[in-house]
Formats: sequence, C-alpha cells, structure tokens
Amino acid sequence: MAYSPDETTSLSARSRIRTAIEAALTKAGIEGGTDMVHLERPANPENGDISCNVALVAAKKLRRNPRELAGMIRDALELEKDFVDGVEVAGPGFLNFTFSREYLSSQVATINTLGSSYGASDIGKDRKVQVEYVSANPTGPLVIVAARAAAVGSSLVNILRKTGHEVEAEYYLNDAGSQVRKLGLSLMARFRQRLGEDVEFPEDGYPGDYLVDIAAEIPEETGREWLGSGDESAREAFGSLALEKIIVWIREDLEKFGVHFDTFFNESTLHREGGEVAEALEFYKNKGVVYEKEGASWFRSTDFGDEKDRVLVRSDGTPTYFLADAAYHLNKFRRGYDHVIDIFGPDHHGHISRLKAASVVFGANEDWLDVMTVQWVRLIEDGQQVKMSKRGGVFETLASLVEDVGSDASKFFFLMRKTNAHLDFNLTLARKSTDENPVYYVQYAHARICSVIAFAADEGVKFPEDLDCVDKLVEPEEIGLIRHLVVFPQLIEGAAEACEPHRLTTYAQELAASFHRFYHICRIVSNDTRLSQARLLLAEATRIVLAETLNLLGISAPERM
RNA sequence: GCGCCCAUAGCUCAAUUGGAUAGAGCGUCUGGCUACGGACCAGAAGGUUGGGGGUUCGAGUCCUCCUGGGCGUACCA
Repeated sequence: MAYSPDETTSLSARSRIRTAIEAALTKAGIEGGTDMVHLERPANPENGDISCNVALVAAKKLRRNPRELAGMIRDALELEKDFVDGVEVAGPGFLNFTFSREYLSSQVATINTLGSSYGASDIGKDRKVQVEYVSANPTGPLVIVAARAAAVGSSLVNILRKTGHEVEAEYYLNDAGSQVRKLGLSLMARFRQRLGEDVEFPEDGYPGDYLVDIAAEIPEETGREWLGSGDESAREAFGSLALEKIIVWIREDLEKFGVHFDTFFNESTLHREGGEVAEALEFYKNKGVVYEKEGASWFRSTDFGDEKDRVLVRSDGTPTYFLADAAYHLNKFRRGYDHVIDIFGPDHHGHISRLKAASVVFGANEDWLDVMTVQWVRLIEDGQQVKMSKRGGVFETLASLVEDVGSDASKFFFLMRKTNAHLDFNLTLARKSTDENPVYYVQYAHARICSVIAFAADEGVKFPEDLDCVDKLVEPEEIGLIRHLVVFPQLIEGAAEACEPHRLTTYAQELAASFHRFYHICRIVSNDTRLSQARLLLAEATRIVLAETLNLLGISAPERM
C-alpha cells in the first residue's frame, strides 16, 4: 500500500492536488494568482472526485481560451501516479481528477485507524469562538422556535469543535427589565385569584397556565406576607420566584433535549454597580455617538448603517434592552473571542444592524459578530397547522415536543432545513417509527451495521490486524460507498465555514442510502475470508462516519432499534 | 411606506458559496427476500426553479423590477 493511514485523509489529498495545480500554473507561466484555484466535488461522479475550474477563471482574466489553458495546466501537472488515476480536461475547461482505486480503498483503512476523530481538522486552530443561542426570555417554558434554535446551535457548536475551534456555548438570560416586572405582576394576580379574590389579570401579563401552577405551589402564608409588604416589594418577591422556577424548567428542558451550555449569563449582572451597562454608556458618550433628545439618550446608529437612531436611556432614567444588549456584547468583546455568533429568533432580526453598530464602536471588526436568524416553525399534524398562541397561553413547548416525538426525531427535523427559512414540522411523520421517517432510515443503517459486525464475530470473521485486505474492495457499490465516506472531512469544513449544520442531515441520508445499496448487493460475511474482512472494515468505516455525523447533529446512533 | 427573510416535483426539503444533465424523501405506479436486520433494494412517472428583464463561457444561486407570504419598523423585550 502506497499510503500509511495517518497521512492520507482526503483533506490532504485535496491539499496535494491544490499544491500541484498552483505549481503547474507557475510552470506553465499562467498568471492571475493562486487564489483562482478552487476545488470542488463534481455532482456527477463521471466528472471525477475533485474538479477545478481554474482554467475558466484564468481564461476570463487573461482573455484566453479556457480549454487551451486547461490543457497547458494538465501538461504541467506533476502528481503521483498511484494517487489519482488521471486528469481530464472536460466541458468548457474543467480539470477533473479521479482518485485511484488504491487510494480510495486505502481510505477505508484510514477511517478504521482514525475512528471518531476522522473528519477532524484544525482550520479553527487558535480561534476562540462563542456561540450564543436560544436565550429565550425566562417568562415561560421554551417554545418550538427555541427548540429549533437549540438544535441548530448545539450542532453548530459540535461542528466548530470538530474543526478545531475553541468554542463556548452560552445562554443569555434576560433576568432584568420590564418583562420580569410583568412576570411578577402576573404571578401576583394568579396568587390572589387562588385566594379567591376577584382581581383583573394584567392586560400585558403572561396568561399561560404555568403561572397558575407556580401560584399553587406558593405556601399561603408566604404569599400573604409578600402581598402585605407593599406593591413594589410584593411584585419583586413574586417576580423573582417566577423567574427562579422558570429558569429551572428551561435548564431541565434543555438537558432533556440533550443540549448543553457552558455558561448561563445573567443580564442582571450587567446592571450592577460598575457593570457594563454604565460602562458602555460612558464609553459611547466619550466616543461622541450619543446625544440627548426629549430627555432620553440616543445612540447615533444611523452613522453605522442602521435605519434609525436608538434610545439607550429612557427619559425616566432606565436603560433600554438595547443598551443592555450592547453592554453584553462589550462584555463578550472583553472576554477575548475572535468571533462571536449570535443565533436570534425570527422576531429579533431587527436588532442585527444596531448591535453590529454597537460592537464596531467599541472596537470590534465588522465581521467579529455574526448573527444568524432561526425562522419560524409551523407544526403540521395530519396536514393541518397546529394553532398556537403565546398570548392566549396555548402553545406547544419544547418539553411537550420531546415527549411527543422524542429528541432524536425533533433535532433531525429541525436540522433538515436551512435555519433562515421557515420550517414546516410534520408531527405526524416525526412520530412514526417506520421507513417513512428519515431519522429511522439513518439510524437503521447504523443499527444494521452493528448487527452485521456481531454476526460476523459469531461466524469467526474478525477485524484483521493487517488492513491491506481493503484492496479487495472493487465492486461499484463498494467504491460508491467509499466515495461517500471520503467526502466527510470536506463536508464538515464546509458546514463549519458556512455555519450550516443542516448539510449533515442531507449527508447522513445519502450515506445511509449508499450503505444500504452496498449491503444489498455485496454479501459481507462469506467463505472468502480476506474479502469478508475487507467488507467488514468498510462496514465499520461507514458505521464510524454515520455515528460521527449523528453525533455532530446531537442525535443518538443506536446499536439496536 | 421602508428594511430584512422566504418562494425549487402533488407535499416536505437539497443543490458543494457562480459550475457540467436541478437531486432526495414522502405520496403514486411497477418489480425484488430459502444466508449477514425487508425499518431494505431496483425501476417509472413527476420541473419554464413564483414572473419579467439584466450581468457572462455558465444563473436556482448575483443585479433590477413585479407578484405572493413571514418578520421587523417602540423611550417592549
């Protein structure tokens, strides 16, 4: 075998091809710079494993014939023979590289050697990144959009870690401000109703039943004591109790969903004496981006592309949500992240430009802060939209969804679509544990492999010490499957760079399909020991990649179903 | 009104950041198990990528206008 497993990931294959093309450009005297070189995987396998359009790009720049340039580059290329089978000039001037069968089969050995670290890279080396997501207001249980954000955010965190980033997952808890006030008033009303008093529920309060439940748990004596302590003090007491209870729910629900945060950041800490709220305001004033109008302090965010200026401090002296948020990002900035990714709900996309403006003022680069928006989810049951109304207190929660369809199916469905597009969540389909459900299709492939490996062991076929038997893998279904496996590292990099975890669900389905095809045509355990061992290694390599893909999505890879 | 997002097969979604013949699943139709999990596999039908212009070797992807939906447009969060 020409390649030892350690140095033959498909990434290094790509980088070697890249290097060779760059050298060939120089050798052939083609100018235009090496940043013209982009490698991609052709959609059609007939066009090889890796394709490069550099001749087309150069042709435009140099006003020359692309196919002619492609020919020149090909002639100047120096690549090891056993690595790629050949280089073809195709179509309008693509250079198509096809991996040799030896190279492909050697990758099966590589994957077996690397195990779950296959696909890992260091493109995020020395990059400290924060991902802030969910961050739903603690005024009630987490709802469906928050569940989607949780699925997306946690998967993104996994992917970034896989690519070598140092990542911190954070939840911003808005435990201060007017909503907590409303929450306190709402709970207070519920408690008084429980005592039989005929009180009107606050018009802008939180009407959900959960506050009735919390009110029911308050010892009557305690509650009466609070009510007797004066309006303001009572509101605070009820408010902080509600907050405390709800935050516990939120944390429990997220845990049950299998979503973990490194940090829960309390907004209230920003408002403390000497906190970032006061500091940020001072900072902005010194920068000259604040002005006074009608008794309030305004941030000149229009200078930074926002559509209008924003209030920082109201005329009654209280800071706005925006000032707190700006202060929060000042805090993040000081923590030294190279990159901060905020995942916002659909109702917050208006904040993006002003928050970016706020960040730039305290010295962040334009691209320091990235804001992704997670769009709405519609729940569809039997073809009908499930009606939800937070205001009316009727809504599907993350907890009830997990209870209903399970966290694996929920996450998979949330991660099937691009995050900034609306999503129709088919509850009826997600509930099914049949072949119609894509989650089961993928998990089934994993379970099937585990079962075959166990069967093989019973039949006396074990994993070989010497991995050279992989050169027995020559059937089209075998090669097709390997081609899918080899793409994995590049897929992960792409998903990390584009912040698009949904690419993995598509991949998982394709890989599972490719395995099932192979399994159907190629008998794994047979009389031919070496062939059996080779196919066992291929099955195991597939299992490794499937398990890792599911793992990055936050979904379990069951050995039995 | 203005700003941002979305529109792709009957339905739900992809499409490698501008690439080659736009792909999967579900649904519909046809076929396939005496051996490793049939929760599977093979095949068929299904498209003017919402519409019109433009940019170039090349557009679902970029620019522009239009249509239809969502969100935002607070001294709420």
